[in-house]
Amino acid sequence: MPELPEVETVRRGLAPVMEGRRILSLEVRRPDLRFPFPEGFAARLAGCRIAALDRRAKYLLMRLEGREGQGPQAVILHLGMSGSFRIETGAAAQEAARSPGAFHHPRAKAAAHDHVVFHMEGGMRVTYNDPRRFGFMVMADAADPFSHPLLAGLGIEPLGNELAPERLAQVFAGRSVSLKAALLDQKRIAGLGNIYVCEALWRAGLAPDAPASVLADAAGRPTAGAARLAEAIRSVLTEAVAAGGSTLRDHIQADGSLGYFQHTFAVYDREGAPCPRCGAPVERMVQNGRSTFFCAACQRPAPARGKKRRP
DNA sequence: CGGCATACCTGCAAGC
DNA sequence: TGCTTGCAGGTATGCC
Repeated sequence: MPELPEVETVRRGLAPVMEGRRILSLEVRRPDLRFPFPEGFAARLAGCRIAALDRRAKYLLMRLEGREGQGPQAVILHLGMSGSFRIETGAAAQEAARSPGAFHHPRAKAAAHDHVVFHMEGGMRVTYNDPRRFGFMVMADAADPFSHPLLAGLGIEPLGNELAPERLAQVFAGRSVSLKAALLDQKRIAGLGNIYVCEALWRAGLAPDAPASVLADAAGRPTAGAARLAEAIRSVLTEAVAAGGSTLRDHIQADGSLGYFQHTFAVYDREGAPCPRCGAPVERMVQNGRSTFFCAACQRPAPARGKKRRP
């Protein structure tokens, strides 16, 4: 599930259970996810208090306060394609959970692909589940976690003040790569994935296969399209976060609730359905090996896509 | 460096 | 029904 809105939804779901609380112990049930777990991972986290749970792009950043004789640490987490967290009340919290309105997750049994379990102070269990194991957890320098190689090269944070037409023009000026591929490149703008790139380009009325250079004029100033795109990215992400993200393929949020932004998709996974703006059928094409959904009527300029033209 | 394909891994739906 | 195929929200890597 995880593009920026889904990761932010996860962060908000986990924060009340994890921030300010101590990790009593950590169960790590396999040696690796996408990458091997760091040396002594479980032992290094056990006993630490989680000072903060932050997000950068699609990454979660867990800041830990050290135990006696051990300095502060930070953990970088990524959900990959299929990672999710689930919060459960442990035995110690069962009693409290019976009170009306108390937090309680409907699922309580261990499931397949539960790879990591955080046993939290207060009795909550936070379980990381990831069937495809494209996610990962690595440790970073607590003093400067953003200098970690995974985070150092990330581009514009789209929910921050940085997202402006001028910055888009600056980052994409002169690029021949398609808008679709450019927006998926986390080194330029970070946090968008296949869904929200498709949706943002539709909102902005920009063709996915137009070169990224259309966002800047010859002098490097932002075009009207850049202005529309900046607003489109901001609006689609903000609305998606407010909706609790998008829930696809049975993924659920950490608190057991479902995101509902998927009901708002204009084009993503809607091939053949009418474009909400003009009614033309939504089309699908493959770019860089991934599906792009778009409205050929609304999204211009659209260079020829290799279709044969009659003379 | 830019641009593209491939690899990683499992589950699911569609097609035969 | 059962098998095969293709596709899925991600990033890293290696090749031209």
